[in-house]
Amino acid sequence: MTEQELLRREALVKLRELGIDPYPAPMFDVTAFAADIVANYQEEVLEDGSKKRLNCQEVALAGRVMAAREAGKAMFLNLQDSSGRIQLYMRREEVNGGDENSPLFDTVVKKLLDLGDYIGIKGFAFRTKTGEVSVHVQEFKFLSKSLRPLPIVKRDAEGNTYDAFTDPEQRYRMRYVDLTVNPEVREVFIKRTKLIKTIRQFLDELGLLEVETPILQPIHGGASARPFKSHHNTLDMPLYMRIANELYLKRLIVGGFDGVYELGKMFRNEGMDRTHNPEFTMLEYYVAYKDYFWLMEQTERMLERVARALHPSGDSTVQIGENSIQFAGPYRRLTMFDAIQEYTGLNVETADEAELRAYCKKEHIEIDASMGKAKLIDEIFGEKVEGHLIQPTFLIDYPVEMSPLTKKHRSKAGLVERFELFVNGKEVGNAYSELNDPIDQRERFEEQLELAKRGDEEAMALDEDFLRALEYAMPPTAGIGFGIDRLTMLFTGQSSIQEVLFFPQMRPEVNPG
RNA sequence: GAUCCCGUAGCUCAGUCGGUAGAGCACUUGACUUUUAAUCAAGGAGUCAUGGGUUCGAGUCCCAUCGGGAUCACCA
Repeated sequence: MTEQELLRREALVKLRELGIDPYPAPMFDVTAFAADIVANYQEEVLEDGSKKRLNCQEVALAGRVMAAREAGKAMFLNLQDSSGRIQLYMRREEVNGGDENSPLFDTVVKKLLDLGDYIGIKGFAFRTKTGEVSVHVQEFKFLSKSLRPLPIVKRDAEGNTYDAFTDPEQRYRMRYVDLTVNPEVREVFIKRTKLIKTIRQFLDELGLLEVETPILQPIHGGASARPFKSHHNTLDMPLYMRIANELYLKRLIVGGFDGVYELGKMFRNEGMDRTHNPEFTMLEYYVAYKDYFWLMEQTERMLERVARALHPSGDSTVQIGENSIQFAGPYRRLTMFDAIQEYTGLNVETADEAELRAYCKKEHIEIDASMGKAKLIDEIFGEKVEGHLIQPTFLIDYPVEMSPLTKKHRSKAGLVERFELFVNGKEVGNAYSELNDPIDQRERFEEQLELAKRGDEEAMALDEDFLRALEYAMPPTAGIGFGIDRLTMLFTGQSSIQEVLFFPQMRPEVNPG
């Protein structure tokens, strides 16, 4: 244990010797919050120049002590609660209750109270000589003693920060410390919650039913990715953590719900980087009798609403680096072929596989022999186009080979009715008119099985029960999925997924402590 | 999985050519009854990520391992 930790444990013992419980059981009745007092405190200046305090004259606050400035027989503390910080003012004679020999001020407050301790106080608001709204403490009690020193982050009047707690490893491993000392981190997560709430409200208003589907699945379907594998002991069978919930949600459409959505975690056993965490949050929703054009309109409405909900002034634009992104629709609609034509001059519709291979070689795009034309087009798009799509853009009409669950295009042979939404050069959503022809769907699954045989670990497994469901008939349906973490990154200006997950996946610590 | 960078006090960081480990904040002791990055005086605090190696001598050079970050690959 460090010197500072030992001192805090000694303080714990001394508090108990003085009859003070550092971890009391009774609830503390909080009646006020720091930010509200700072914002609402009022006083008036009387004719004789003295001040009359008008409100906040009996307040009880609870929070963490984040700074302490001793000034002889007085003391200033900064108390931080969930709303923010407020200064506390304590005086020796009051804390001691008029008893000259009381240890309360000189020992308990000045020596045994440490930064990071939770305390509860009662007192009245006032404004100090220097103009800061503060609380004059009349009573205080320990609520919980902190045994470890917090990183001390200081800010001066100009807003400069000193000794910020910045080490990403420590911030992610000890998010509780990060949240305590870095208020801007709190704000990101509050925005995340607001984003999810706004989306949920939007979907509820559309009349969709929020549902839950299995996370442990006997067959992992609905996406191309490697799953986490587990095992059920009683059933003695393998179970997979879901990589998608698409096939279950469509079964519910078969069952007669007109619209369903699920917000939940997906799990993919793949690489991790600044945009991938092994578990991540997806929104998927499916609506009967609609198509992908309808989904484009809903997406424009939903994201505009989210942008306005998160923006301090209710604006629909979001500033990301140098780009001001406009979330009010309509968004640009661009076919995948037109997009490639526009950014490369290449006509992928007329080009044959050999020409595409030659282009990739010329442009140093990594490809391998197993890639067919559709995959080559996807690679070219990823390398040459994706990064240019800054303003929200619907990229529409994909080659059928890449989309085994998507309905064939109503008029364009070889394509499917699918779009992906790109914002700030990254994909944030994927949608299509769902394939509901059970015979076509079986053929698509069989093509996936061929890919699996050729060694594609991410090829989709054939799901007989899902096919049976489609054979009972699924109405024409439109479905869409959004990566909630990535949307959050977009709307909070974060470039790392770890900044929008409270507890991003980390390798285990060797010696925690 | 590959490459590069990083790991020194509770926090943020210096540490020269290889020669006894440094600063600010935090902490301890003292002064101060309206301070606010409080101030002033004095003091304590380190397995230099871990393990090897080179060397008379390693925080510093070399190798390996662990952890983190960035870039790439795969994906959302």
